[in-house]
Order: sequence, then structure tokens, then C-alpha cells
Amino acid sequence: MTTERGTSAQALRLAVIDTDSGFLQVLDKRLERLGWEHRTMASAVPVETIVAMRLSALVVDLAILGPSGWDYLHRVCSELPGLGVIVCTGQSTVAQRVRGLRLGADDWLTKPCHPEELIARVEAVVRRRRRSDARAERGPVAAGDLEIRSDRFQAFVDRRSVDLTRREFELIELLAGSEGRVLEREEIYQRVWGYAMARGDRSVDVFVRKLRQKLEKASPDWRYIHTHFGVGYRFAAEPVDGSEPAERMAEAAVAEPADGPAPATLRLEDGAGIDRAAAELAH
Amino acid sequence: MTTERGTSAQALRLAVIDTDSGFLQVLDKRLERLGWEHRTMASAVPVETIVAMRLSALVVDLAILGPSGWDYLHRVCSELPGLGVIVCTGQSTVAQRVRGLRLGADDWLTKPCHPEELIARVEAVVRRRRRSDARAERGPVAAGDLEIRSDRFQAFVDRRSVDLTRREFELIELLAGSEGRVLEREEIYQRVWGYAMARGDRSVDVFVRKLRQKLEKASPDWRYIHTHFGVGYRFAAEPVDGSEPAERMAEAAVAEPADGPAPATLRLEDGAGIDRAAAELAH
DNA sequence: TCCGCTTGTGAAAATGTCGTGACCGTGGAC
DNA sequence: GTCCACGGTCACGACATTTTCACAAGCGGA
Repeated sequence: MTTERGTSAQALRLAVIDTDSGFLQVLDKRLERLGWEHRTMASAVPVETIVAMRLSALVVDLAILGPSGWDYLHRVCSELPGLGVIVCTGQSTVAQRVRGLRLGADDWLTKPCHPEELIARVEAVVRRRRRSDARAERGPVAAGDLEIRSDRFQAFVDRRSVDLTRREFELIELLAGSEGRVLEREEIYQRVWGYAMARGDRSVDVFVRKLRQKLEKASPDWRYIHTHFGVGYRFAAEPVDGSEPAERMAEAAVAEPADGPAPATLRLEDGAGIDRAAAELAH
Repeated sequence: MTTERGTSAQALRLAVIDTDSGFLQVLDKRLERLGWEHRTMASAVPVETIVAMRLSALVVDLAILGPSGWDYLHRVCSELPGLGVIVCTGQSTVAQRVRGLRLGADDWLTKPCHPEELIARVEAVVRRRRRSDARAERGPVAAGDLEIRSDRFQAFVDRRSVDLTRREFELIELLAGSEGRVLEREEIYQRVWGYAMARGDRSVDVFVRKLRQKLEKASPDWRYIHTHFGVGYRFAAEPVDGSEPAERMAEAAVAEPADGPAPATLRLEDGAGIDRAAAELAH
């Protein structure tokens, strides 16, 4: 298996500034089906809003921006060097296209165009950026005493590196990245191992155990991985019921099944969409 | 300080696979004026040759490759994930364009097209790529006893030059430039060798060993390159664990008085033109 | 309380990865 | 032409990790 460049289909975040309702309708449906988060806007939005949307790419019809379009394009491109920018607009001259591309646009597509081609071009544009930044993307995740740094392939408990193997790290990374959510074994396996879990496979459990051991040794005051019987595991830093260490332990053992962490509500995937993300910052 | 995206005009290395002599003539003149190293070819050349050319971008007319064009496109794109690939060809359907882009092409331009637009698109594609790798060119990096001077193509341990070969230097430069981060073999290979790593290739390991040997001899009190099992390598100067410094000292003192810095010449960055570079491997 | 099923645990077996030394072809220096 | 540094390959052994397995412990419903 070679380094597949063509593998399409990671979910991207995309915004479209356009007003061509017919085109948008078709495009929307297609994007929906691909599972890309997307949003369309009828006119230029402030650059800060774009920033807040944390997009992978932006598609823009220069025509509807009027004469300030060039300036806008330039501002967007220099503010967000990492953003893929595709101009998709009507008839244009060579000079205009060259100008747009030199200003920082990554591609220039002439309408009318097929949504599928637009999508393919967006993918092509985003592909490269992904390639190298991929891992550095999300900043360090921290919870309890634990800090997870994806770029270092390492977890730290107060400066001290917790030695994790590759799988262990990928597992804790996944769990911590979905903090608070209960992940089913199938999903965990699928996302860490990359293929479907065979029935009866206990790998996930085994690795959870290894992680717990290492984490407990490194950070005894917190519990991080919680079992949900019949379901899966949930990551959340919870102080080990240290409030009353030994004493209460005995009591609890006898008297109460005291399940400290409430039956854990299952939250849905935080659909924190583009709108919300934008609102947060643009507010 | 805005990150100027629009700045054009670094010299690039470009190859064009096309036969349209009229178009090529105009293009050639334009490229000449820009000072880009370029070369045109009338038919598909082996992928290894492309590799040897160390291009920034490749422009190709799929039409002249015949039916094997798709396969060729795919091979080039997966061998050289870092290469900008622009398809520039006659009439085409949406499906063809989508296919090309998904296969790994970065842009698809329809003939007839204006050379200026082609150039702008090449720039846009390369810019996108540069942006990701772009952290090179920094001042001297220092860590532990070691100092790395990219400008001199040399590494020093307290005034004394550590004789490194070209590859060794490129490797340590890359690693040190990403101090603290774990780099996967694939990425290392990709960035030092310039093309995709074949499965089972141990070159990276071998060069890491050579580096470690030389570094240890030159700077016994520090360890610089750390293995992350199943992942890759990380550069970080860490004092050698004082647990048995004496022993090591004695051993070193007795066993290897021989410090003879071998004559090892460092050759300059091969300014070799495209032709020569290609010839080297294509021989 | 008992039963069936799920999860935790420890260790052995299987697999994969890395460090190492030896070896080879090439190309430049002499 | 000869010599030799250099980049690259190979095979082997050591060892780290992953997987599998058998059994104990825990949970939940009847």
C-alpha cells in the first residue's frame, strides 16, 4: 500500500461565499452526503469571523464581493496562510485569474462548474496542508495531572514523560480527545487499529489495563479511564476519592456500592458546528 | 507583519511534459526571464528520473501519455508527495478532471491557456507546498554540546567540527530543527531523501546509527537522538545518565584514544542543473 | 441468591522493530 | 587504473510490543 495521495473523504470544514442558489443547493446536498461541515454565506464576512470558523477551505465568488473583492481576498489569504482558498466565479480574464492566484488564492474555478469538480479541487488544495501539519494540529490536551502532546507522541505527568507505546498513546489520545464521551469498543478499535474488530477480541481491554497501570503509577491521585459496563470506556480526569482515603474506603466497601461518578450521562457527539465555533469567537 | 502569500518569484525547478511547440516556445521564454530552472520533455520519463530532477513542480499534458497517463500520474504523485503536479491538457470532461485531482494532481488547467496563468498556478501550487515545509532556514541550532550551522553545512562540538557526510548532516539538521518532536521515519525519509520511502527501507535507521556513533565520539556526555519504538526518532540533548559516568569515561579513555578526524570532505549543495541531476540517476 | 455475561489480570506466544556489522556498487580523487 | 569515502542493502540477533489465552472477579437481571 503506497502513500495514497488520492484518498479522498476526510471530513473537512468548508465555507462558501456565494449567492447562486441553484448551484448552492446541489453543492449543499453533495457536501451533506460527504459529511463535511459547511456553511454558506451571501456576502463577505469579517476576516475575524473566518478565523473563528476554523475552516479547512473557503470557496468564494469574487463577483459578489464587488470591487473590494481583491482586497478582501488578499486580507483573508495573508491572515490565514493555512487556509485553502478557492475562487469560484463567472467569466474572467487571464489577468484577473493571475492576479487572484498571486494574491494568495490556491485555485480559480470558472462558473458554471460541476460541484464534483469543485469538491475535487477543494480536496486537492487541502490535501497538501493536511499532509505536514496533520499531527501538530490540535494543541496539547490536558486533564488532571496529565498532558498529552500529539506532536511528541508522548504523555506527560508534570514534566515527566510517561512511557507509552504507540498503541497505548494512540488509545489515550483518542480517549482524551473525546473527553467525557463514552466510546464503544468497536469504535475505539476501528479508530485506533484502523479496521473492524473481530468478535471476541480483547485488545482494547488489554490496552486499557496497560494504560491504567502506567497512568496510576505516574499520577496516583487521578483516575482517567472509566469503564461503562456493557458499553465501553470514557475518559475523564477525576480525583481519586482522596477526600477520605482509607477510612471511607472500608465503609464504602461494606455499606455502599457508592458509585462516585454518577451513571455517566451519554452526551452526543458535540456537533459544535461551524456556526457555534464562529459564534464563540465572533460573539 | 503579514505573511506575504502573494510574493511570487522565487526561482523554482520545473519540468514540462508536452509537445505543443508553439506553447512551449512562449513558455520557455517566460520561464527563462523568471530565472526558473526548467526543462521540457516530449514524452513520459521514468518516475526515477523525475525523482532525480528534484523538481518543485511538474506540468504534464495527459493527452500525450496515452491511456497509461492515469497510472503514470498516480505513480508520480505517490512517489513524490511533495511535488506539485499540474495537469495542462486539452478538452476534458468533469469526470476526467475529478479523477486527475483525486489521483493526486494539484491543479488541472485546460488548453489553450495563457502561459502567465500557468505560471501563476504553478506558483500557487508550490506556495501551498512551501507553506507547510516552511520552517527551514534558521540560524544555528544549539543543543547540549552540539551546534549546527546550516549555513556552513557543518556541526560543531565545542569549536571542533564533527565530520558529517551530506546525508548525515541533512538528517541531523532536520531532526535538530524539530527539536523535541518525534518525527516518523516516513516523514524523515520524505524530507531528507525527497521522495516516498519504500516499505522495508532501513536507510533512516542506518544513518541514525552513523550519526549516533559520530556524535557519541564527539560529545560523550550527551545523548541527542532518541528512539521512539514503532514511531520514529526525536532529537533532544539529554545528559547521559550519570549512573555510570566513570566507567564510561575509563572505557573511552582506554579504548579509543584514536580521535583521528577523518578527512571527509563536505560537498556543497549540488547546484547541478536539472539535466545533470537527472542524468546522475537516469544514467 | 444464582446465573450468564462482561471485564480485569497475568503470562505465554507471536509478531514486529531496531541496532549492528558486513558487504557492495558508484563516483571522485589521486 | 587504484583507492576509498559514501550511500545504500542485507541478514541476524536482541528485544519491545502486540496479541492471544485461560482464569478470576465483577456486574446486572431474574
